[in-house]
Amino acid sequence: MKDTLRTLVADAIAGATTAGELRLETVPEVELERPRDPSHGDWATNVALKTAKAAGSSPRAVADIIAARIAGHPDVAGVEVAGPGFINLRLSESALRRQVALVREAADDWGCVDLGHGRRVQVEFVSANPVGPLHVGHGRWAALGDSLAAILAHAGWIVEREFYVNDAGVQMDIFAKSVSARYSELCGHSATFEPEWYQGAYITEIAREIYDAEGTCWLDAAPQVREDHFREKAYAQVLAHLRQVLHGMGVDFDVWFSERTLHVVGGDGLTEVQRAIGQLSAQGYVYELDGAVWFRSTDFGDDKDRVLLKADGEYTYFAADIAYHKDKFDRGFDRVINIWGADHHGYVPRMKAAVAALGYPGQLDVVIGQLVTLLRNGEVVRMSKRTGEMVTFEELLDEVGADAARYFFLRRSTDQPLDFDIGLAKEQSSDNPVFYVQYAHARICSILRKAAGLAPDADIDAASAAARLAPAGTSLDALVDPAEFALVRKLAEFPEIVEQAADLLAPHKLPYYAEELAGAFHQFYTLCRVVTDDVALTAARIALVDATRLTLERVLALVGVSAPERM
RNA sequence: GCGCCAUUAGCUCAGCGGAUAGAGCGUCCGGCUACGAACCGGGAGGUCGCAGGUUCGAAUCCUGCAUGGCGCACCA
Repeated sequence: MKDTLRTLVADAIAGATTAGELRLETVPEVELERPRDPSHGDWATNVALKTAKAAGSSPRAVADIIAARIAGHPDVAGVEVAGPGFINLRLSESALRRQVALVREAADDWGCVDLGHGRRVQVEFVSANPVGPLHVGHGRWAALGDSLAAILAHAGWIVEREFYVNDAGVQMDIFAKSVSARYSELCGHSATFEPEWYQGAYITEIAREIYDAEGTCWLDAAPQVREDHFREKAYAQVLAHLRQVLHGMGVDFDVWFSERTLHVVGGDGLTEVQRAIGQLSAQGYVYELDGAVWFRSTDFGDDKDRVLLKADGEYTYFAADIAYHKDKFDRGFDRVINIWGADHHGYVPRMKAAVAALGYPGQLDVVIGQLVTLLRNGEVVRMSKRTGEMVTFEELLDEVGADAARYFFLRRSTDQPLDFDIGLAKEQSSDNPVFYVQYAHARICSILRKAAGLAPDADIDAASAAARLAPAGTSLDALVDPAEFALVRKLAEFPEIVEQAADLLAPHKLPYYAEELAGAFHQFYTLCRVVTDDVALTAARIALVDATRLTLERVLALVGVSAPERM
């Protein structure tokens, strides 16, 4: 609809230019926007303001000329020049009614836009160290990444979700030592426990699982053998647990990428890390200084150069991360999106520098999510794996439920810090906005049950019931009420919302839209009865209600929240 | 010291170059003898942190300042 109008305005300008009414060298880009004030119509354009100077005329005069050529089009009920020279367009009732049919025709594809043109994008998120439970912040990244992936898929991208498993590095060894020490204690032996080791109760739980399954047989094993065993056992348990918790909130990854594989020697005698550094080196971005090997990231806008290979012969985490990103692009992604917490934002310039040096400038986006502060009854809860004084994401999920948790996380813009008060989230669960939206969906299902003559508690296949009650081609001429058209207008916004959310990598647009849509529906519901003796009106309203149901279902799917038939 | 993010109604936040700045919560008033009141309608409530600048037009862009959060490793 927006494109139709854009063309309409552009044609009007072209026509006026040809007829000599306007003197313009080129036809400008027509920007259409939705006026804040609905009394200004459905759409407004500022082309006249933009082109008045070039046309050597006043904005209002230009606007008058363009407006005169638009008036009379069947999709346009009104066109007026307002303010300093805006052209306001009002859609005709027939154009609005047609929108209802378009929604139902599109069904699950409703709201799809084509920003991606079938290109491949990878979204990497959560990527928590596999040495303990997820904390609440991870929940935010999980909700964010999964929704962003869904949005991009709806916007024409081919999407993969990936979890980068940091299973190499010293934190794994500390993890192993921690579990091993707790194991000794379970066997009745005393064990030294260094303060920097992981002290959470979950460490003991992992040790207990090993103890229960394998007994005391590891007490006398050689230290290195024993540590290796505990590391791998504990790692496998944590990873399985991460998978399970994330799956429990509806987040499933296509790829779990192990950092270790980057350090495996290949057929050419080199690891992926070495090959990546080799490539940078061949391009002249690598040098030696003070016994270390450096990447000249300052060539790509970083503040300072960064070490790849330390003087002690170990590769830095950054070196592995470069290899990892090279691997991503080697897998053929046109674009890579990483979701990181704000505590890692200082890492962005060097990573972008590396990706640019590898030959993929501008193809990496990093979404920085501001941190989550966990509160309990107004008191800040410190979160630390080391001290173990934490509320895990799993506990939060159990307390507030996956729907509320995801919605709560997503509703705030990513660059806004989030205070998550556990007590509040639980107390408010009944007037959490997620219920307002879900309630609209449940109400629609209830209407369809009523219209289909089913009992209030009967199960219903809403889509097929609606298709039976108001088949495609049902006349919508009975729709005349302002509340009906207000709802239609809100429905029509959906593709624009998807486009914005995908373009700005801003999933929070969706919950806000969902609430507006639910609001428009609740108003309609209050003013217009759907199931009446008037057969034509009932059918038309069923069609409208069904289009609303479809749209709510789509939005909620993109948010990752269920659309219940009853609640 | 340098950098990133924020600062909008009593509270929590949308809006990010357009026309009289919005929503939810809270508060005050009102609405169920028909499809779910987990709903709807109305009122009160704001120098968009401060000061300059850019332009037809600024909460939105630029500069400086203030306040708060997060960073600034040959850690991962």
